Amino acid sequence: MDPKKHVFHISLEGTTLPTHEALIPHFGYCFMKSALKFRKMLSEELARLGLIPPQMGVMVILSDAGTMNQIRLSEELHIDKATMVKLLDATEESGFVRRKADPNDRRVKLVELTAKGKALMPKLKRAREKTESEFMSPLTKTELKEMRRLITKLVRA
Amino acid sequence: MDPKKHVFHISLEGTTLPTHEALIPHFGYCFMKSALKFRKMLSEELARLGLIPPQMGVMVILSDAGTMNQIRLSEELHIDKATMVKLLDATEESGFVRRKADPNDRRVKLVELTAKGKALMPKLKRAREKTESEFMSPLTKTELKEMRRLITKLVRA
DNA sequence: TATTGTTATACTCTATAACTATA
DNA sequence: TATAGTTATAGAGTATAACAATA
Repeated sequence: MDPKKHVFHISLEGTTLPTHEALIPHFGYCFMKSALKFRKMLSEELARLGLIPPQMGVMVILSDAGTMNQIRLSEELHIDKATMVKLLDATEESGFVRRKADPNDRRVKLVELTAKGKALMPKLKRAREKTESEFMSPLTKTELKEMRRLITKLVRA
Repeated sequence: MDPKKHVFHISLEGTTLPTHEALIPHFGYCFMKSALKFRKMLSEELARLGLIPPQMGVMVILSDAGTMNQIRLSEELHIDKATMVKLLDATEESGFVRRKADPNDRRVKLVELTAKGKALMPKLKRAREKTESEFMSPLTKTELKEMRRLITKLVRA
């Protein structure tokens, strides 16, 4: 029996709600619930700047790399290439990035930040930092540092 | 302009993949990526027992509460009542829970674990603990305890 | 033949609203 | 009128495959 026949991803979106006591020891549930809460908070911040979280991901990578083709961009962010096309369409339409031809390979389009995109980067950083510190506000400064360290360790592993 | 016109939730599912260096300082990205990795690992464990994560949530709460109506169950898990219907249909079909009439209010259906459902609980617990320890394996014992404590603190806030 | 970027499509999942039967 | 549970449906998002252009 496929357990997914009737049922599906449960969103937990909108999640500032209390957690049932019996689920508090469930690390994964609490972890996911917290992560979704963070994403919701960040989405709300970014919406004011006219974009959604994965668009920020693209821009951060371009800001680091300068220029990148769509396939590599998809790989870096683990987004499939068809979704990346739509993501870039939207981001280009907003004027934050542009596609240009690769002189060495006419199949390839190189993506880069526009001046408007570059100008947005500091605002993106502030939006993210604001969200992070709001989200982490129940923790002490030491705990916050420790949390960052542990997450980094997990994600690097 | 609605930034969601073209683009959508990006899944990051399947995420044992490396993280771009520029995104490592992005706490939320790493947090979400880790959480999705955990969910994927748990889903794979639970699939062998014939269920998906939110079904485990229902069963854990019923195991704690004994009996609960569908509306309260939806509230506890922050799943809307229509989705809960389908979730319970699947879980009942698998024989882990049953619905019975509430003698005091003929609109209400009380949900409870069956004997088969009760018998599954220890296996669910083992599946979860196995996933947790695998997921946390890059951390030391002390770090693991600290991680649990910090997540609990965040989710309780 | 293989790859880049694009489009089309089918499928999964969610959210809303409407419905029924009770209260 | 309001609530519990159900059903129907439209919309949001994802994954696949097929396609044109180029290598």
